[in-house]
Amino acid sequence: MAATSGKRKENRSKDNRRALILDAAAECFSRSGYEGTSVRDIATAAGILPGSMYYHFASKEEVLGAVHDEGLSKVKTKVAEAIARESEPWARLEAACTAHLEALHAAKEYGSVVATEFPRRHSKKLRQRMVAARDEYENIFRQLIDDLPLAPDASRKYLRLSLIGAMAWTLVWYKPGDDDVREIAREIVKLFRATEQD
Amino acid sequence: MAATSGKRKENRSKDNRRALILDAAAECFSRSGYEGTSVRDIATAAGILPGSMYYHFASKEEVLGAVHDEGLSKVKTKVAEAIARESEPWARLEAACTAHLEALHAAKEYGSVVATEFPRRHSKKLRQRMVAARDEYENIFRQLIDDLPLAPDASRKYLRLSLIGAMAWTLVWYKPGDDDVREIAREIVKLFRATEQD
DNA sequence: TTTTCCGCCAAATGATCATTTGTTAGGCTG
DNA sequence: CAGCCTAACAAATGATCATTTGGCGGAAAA
Repeated sequence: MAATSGKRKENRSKDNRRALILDAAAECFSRSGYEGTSVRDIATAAGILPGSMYYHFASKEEVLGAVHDEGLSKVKTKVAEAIARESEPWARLEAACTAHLEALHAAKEYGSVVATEFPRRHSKKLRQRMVAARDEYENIFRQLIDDLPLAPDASRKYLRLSLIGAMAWTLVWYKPGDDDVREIAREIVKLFRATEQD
Repeated sequence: MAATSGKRKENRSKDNRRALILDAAAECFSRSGYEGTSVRDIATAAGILPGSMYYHFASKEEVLGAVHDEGLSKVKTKVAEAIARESEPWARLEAACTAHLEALHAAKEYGSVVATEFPRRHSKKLRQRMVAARDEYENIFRQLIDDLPLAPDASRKYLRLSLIGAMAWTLVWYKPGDDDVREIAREIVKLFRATEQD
């Protein structure tokens, strides 16, 4: 209690403000996309005025970059925690998929922004930033898939890309209450698991 | 030459104009998304003035609806032709995937618009139209997958959704010249083929 | 030739956009 | 208490947006 130093208080306030705006932006981008979201929308959702946003971020594009980075960072943490609880390769992959899907569909998370904003459609600068962040995240799956005992002619590259694509596509068809996210992960992994070594 | 009747000329002119605008819109939507595309962009690409578009379409939203319908119709034709040339179930599925991917990546086609415009983000009216058209298209894959000899516990529903998702996701990572579209189709189908009945 | 109508253009409308600027209230530091 | 800096406000700027309106040329129809 007495340990509430000025510095900590200051940091907390600063981070809170930034995180608040980021949360609001993630929700807007997730619902309407980047181009379909106005700075006004974000500001309103964050409870501030449009102009105030430019104190915290240099531009609208910078906000998306921050949401994208933060989103991947959060999912990465969740996935890392999930796979740490498992040891068998296929169980680890399934745990990763469950965490990945949960992050993708949680309203307050940023996962859907990452999955629905196509790097192609943004400026070169932002595009490079997005691709680099995604690449780093996908390394988790690269590693998980490398550890799988697969048939010799199975393509690990296409397995990874197909798996991630199949999960991203759940954003198109999944309706909450329809199926459980965990079951979807289980079923999808089961499909690919068939490529297991005999 | 003498057979150029007035009626044919008229029809051709009308269809040409409409198709011209639709082609231009598809290219714009594909590159920048619906919200990222202005009516000016479409008009410029079509070689007309913005206002002139409203003679052919009631609104920008109507243009997207038309591109979406036309796109699915074109892909449907291509896929139907492709599977007609094969008889073995897995070969038919692979042929369908190849045609689907070719349409998705051909610059002049509308496939990528269908794959990147999320129904969630559009008005209820347009959303219903999009979902209905997609559902009808996916029936092709529903049928193809029903015909596969799969292990008893394999989920045909998730197989279809994962397959379509994996293909849609190629838009994110595929670079022309990198891999051949036919090889991608072959590899993806091979992954799922492992679920074949023993 | 005269009339009709189709396809398009030119111009403008009002709304909304991202961003900039100048200012002010309030807490922290010295 | 004096000065400063943070974080927000209010307002305006110029660009761009989707859409509307009114008219015009030229081909087809009468």
